[in-house]
Amino acid sequence: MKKGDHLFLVDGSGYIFRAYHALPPLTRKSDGLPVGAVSGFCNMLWKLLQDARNTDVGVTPTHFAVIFDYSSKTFRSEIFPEYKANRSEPPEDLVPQFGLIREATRAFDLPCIELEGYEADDLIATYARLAREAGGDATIVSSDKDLMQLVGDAVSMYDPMKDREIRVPEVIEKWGVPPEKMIDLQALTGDSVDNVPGIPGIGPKTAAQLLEEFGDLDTLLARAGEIKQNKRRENIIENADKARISRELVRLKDDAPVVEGLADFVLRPPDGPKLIAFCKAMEFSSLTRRVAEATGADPSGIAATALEIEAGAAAHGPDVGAGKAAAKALGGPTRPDTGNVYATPAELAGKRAEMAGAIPFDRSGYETIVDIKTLDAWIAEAREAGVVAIDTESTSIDPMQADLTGISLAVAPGRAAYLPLGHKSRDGDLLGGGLVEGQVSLRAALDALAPLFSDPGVLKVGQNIKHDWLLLLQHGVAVTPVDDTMLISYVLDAGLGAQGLEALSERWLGHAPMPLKEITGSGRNQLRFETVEIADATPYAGEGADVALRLWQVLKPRLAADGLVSVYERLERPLVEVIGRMEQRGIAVDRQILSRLSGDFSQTAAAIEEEIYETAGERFNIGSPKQLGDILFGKMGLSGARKTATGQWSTSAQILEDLAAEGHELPRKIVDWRQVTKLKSTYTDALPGYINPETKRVHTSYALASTSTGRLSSSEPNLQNIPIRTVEGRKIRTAFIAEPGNRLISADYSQIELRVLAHIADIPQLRQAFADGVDIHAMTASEMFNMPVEDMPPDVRRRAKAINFGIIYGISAFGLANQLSIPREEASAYIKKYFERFPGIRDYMDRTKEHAREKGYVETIFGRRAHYPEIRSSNPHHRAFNERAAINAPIQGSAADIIRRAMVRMDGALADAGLAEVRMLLQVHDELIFEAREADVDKAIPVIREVMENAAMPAISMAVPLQVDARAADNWDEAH
DNA sequence: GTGGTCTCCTA
DNA sequence: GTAGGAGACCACA
Repeated sequence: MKKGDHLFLVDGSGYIFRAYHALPPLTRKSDGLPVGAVSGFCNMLWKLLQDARNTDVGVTPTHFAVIFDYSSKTFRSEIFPEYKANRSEPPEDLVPQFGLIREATRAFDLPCIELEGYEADDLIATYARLAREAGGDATIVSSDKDLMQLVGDAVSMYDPMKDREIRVPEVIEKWGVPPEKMIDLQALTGDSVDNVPGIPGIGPKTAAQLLEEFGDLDTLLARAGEIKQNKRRENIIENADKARISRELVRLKDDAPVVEGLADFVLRPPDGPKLIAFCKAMEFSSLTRRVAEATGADPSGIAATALEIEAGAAAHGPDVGAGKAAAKALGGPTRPDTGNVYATPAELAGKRAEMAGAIPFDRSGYETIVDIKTLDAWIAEAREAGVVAIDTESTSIDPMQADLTGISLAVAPGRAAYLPLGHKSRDGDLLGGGLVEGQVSLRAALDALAPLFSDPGVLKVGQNIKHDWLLLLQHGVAVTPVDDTMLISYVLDAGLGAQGLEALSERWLGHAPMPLKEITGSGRNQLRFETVEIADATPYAGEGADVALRLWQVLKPRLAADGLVSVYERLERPLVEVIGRMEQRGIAVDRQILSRLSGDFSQTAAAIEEEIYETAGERFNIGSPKQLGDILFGKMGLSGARKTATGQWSTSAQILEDLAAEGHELPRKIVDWRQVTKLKSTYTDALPGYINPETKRVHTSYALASTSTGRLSSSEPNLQNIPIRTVEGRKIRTAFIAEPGNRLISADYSQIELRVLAHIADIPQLRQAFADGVDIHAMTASEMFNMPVEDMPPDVRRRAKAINFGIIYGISAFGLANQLSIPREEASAYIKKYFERFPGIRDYMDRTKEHAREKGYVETIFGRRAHYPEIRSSNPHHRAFNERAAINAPIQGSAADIIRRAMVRMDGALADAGLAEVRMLLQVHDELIFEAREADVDKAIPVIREVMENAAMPAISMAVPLQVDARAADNWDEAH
């Protein structure tokens, strides 16, 4: 760049928001894709370029670039954690447009500039400085006051929406101060949008007046005592520090370490066909025509660009690089030479599914990486591709106590490699022999891979990536950003089949991957993976990564095609790391307490056993329902027997309780025996086996994609079913403890599902009751039985409570009758009465069933889908079951989504509050368990409550408040 | 050893 | 009536 050259810097991010709000909404005709901001942006750019090129009035750009924010995390958050903290999430229909606007920029053949850790404004400041220093001029296309500090002799601004130039006089006219004082002015006034504090009570007018009087901020703060107005003087003295911090927040950094130089910004003549291809994809007909006229290109021969619209959502998160890379790897618009002809996400997704099986699988084609040089070559290839599928092999299923055996990588279909790291010879002692020759050392390999695995510009794809994430974290390697084919499939197809690698591969690739058993064998002689020959391991491991990569290529575009990008981006992808950290933390369990309880239960059980044998007159296996049934209903001939599905006598607790109520001794004893033996075997005896020998804590595993509704599930051990209902059972909970000097905090949503129901079905009485904080079951009883809420008899309330729960479960007379032990006719009458009082509930149920029948799925308030393909079954039982599940899913699922949202935000909120050491450990559907230092507890509880109670916002503004009860104690029993 | 059944623990 | 996981037993391989 030289004297006389002129650089145009377009504030892309600023324009997006402005265009979105200022212009009428616009959607693409063929599929409803929101494109209003994209359209505004394209028209603005086009006009800008045309005006500049065609007129001799004004300035003509020689250099041109469009600048974007990378993400909201910048150095400013470090100076002031609350910076932009109150900024709400962008509107749902704007999110996909972020990526599209970047694509638009590229279609215009203009540089698309962004940089991690910097806002667009900083990059603009940097390039404006560079232009100035080179002797040229710069025009900033924006009207943002934050940029006005840059205006000067060589730098001006241009507001494209008002067609107005902003130079020094305009700044003075608008703000009362010259550009160089804008920083001080903003430091005083603050900015509520960005959460820059400033000084309370000082607006632009006062600030300008003060700066006029004192010259600059430092002088003002130093001589604040001279200010006459009492309130103002006190405010300034008191908040001087805030003003200083604010100054650092608003001061733009003009020395950002930018990659592209001004030479990269030289403006080229328009590439008509490229731009027309994009306009066609967006279905911008008039712009297509204008571009064609101006460039002389013939639009009829130009195919629409293929667009990876899901990259748009990614581009909004902390992983813009990955979004771009993803588009590249998918053969998207960053490689326009690959002959794209698919205009809509749906078309692209369809094409991908078609192509999935096109490249045959060749297990013998996978490479084994045996030296660092080869590994480096694969790493380079992964960087070039921008996306790499990974799969880890290890010595244990449990990532918390597994050693790495190997890692496989895939960068393109069929292009995969296996890096063996911990393979051992089979001979030697029981523990196996030493490491097999010809393996890269673990340390060297991880050192080489770590930068790739944490490169924000390279997306790491995996099937159930939380497992690999955690395993690698245990080996000191961070993996980010990630995509998970299992979770993508779950968002798309929950309820339509399994999300395992095998199932997905067969469903989408028509290929059955090699079963593990094929190389390890099975049974007594089964090999541990680390003793498998490397030559045998490579085809298996390489295939794992290859399959994951191909699945990703097929499934990812479907998110955009089905409108499920935000479900994945907000409720699934961020949870991988959140849950991974929870699993890694684990929870302390007191072995002694469990051991003592086990002894107690053991004695109780033995005593009851003897009594049972005596009463029964013989010894038998009490734990065998078959033998027990024979004793009770055969030998003793008790009445009231019922059969199970397979024709056996039922010995369920319900039956035994009924018999006990008739005065029979034995059934009571069986129930008691079952209780203690259950507690002993499932809890006191099993839990100690899960205590990790290294961490001395229990690390459960949460499945993110195993339920049809969006709930998590917990296993090995299941910490979501720790007893609470009985006195004896609760004792188990006292064994879950905080470390010394710490406490457990339990925070649980009160009646979240009924609140969700009140919101979804919009029931006035329920809304009122929750707003007033009255007893919801008593209120229901009052409505149904025409009794005052005050002094509601417990039994009447109990019935209402059962009905409320029944509603959530998709009520049936049969079920309610069972629950309340009343005749089915009576239950039917209750339900009828309930629907009379709450007709909105019946409407909701009918509506939901109808929706499920029509579309095959139902949705939560956040758009998560649960599929019920069998709701049209001709089997009435089957059908009714699916209907109840479909009625329940939006309620249970919305509640699950809410707590997911809370969990995604929790760690950040705690860190922002200076509570980074408060650790979220467990989730039990409507409850979160934390561990915190005693000193942090009182500060943590309000933060936790705040995050949980506001978790639905801003996506959904609930019609009823969410209420969270939280408490801290030394153990889980007392905390709950 | 594996898988189905029954039972019971949670929200 | 919804959603889960797990232990014990038992028949089958």
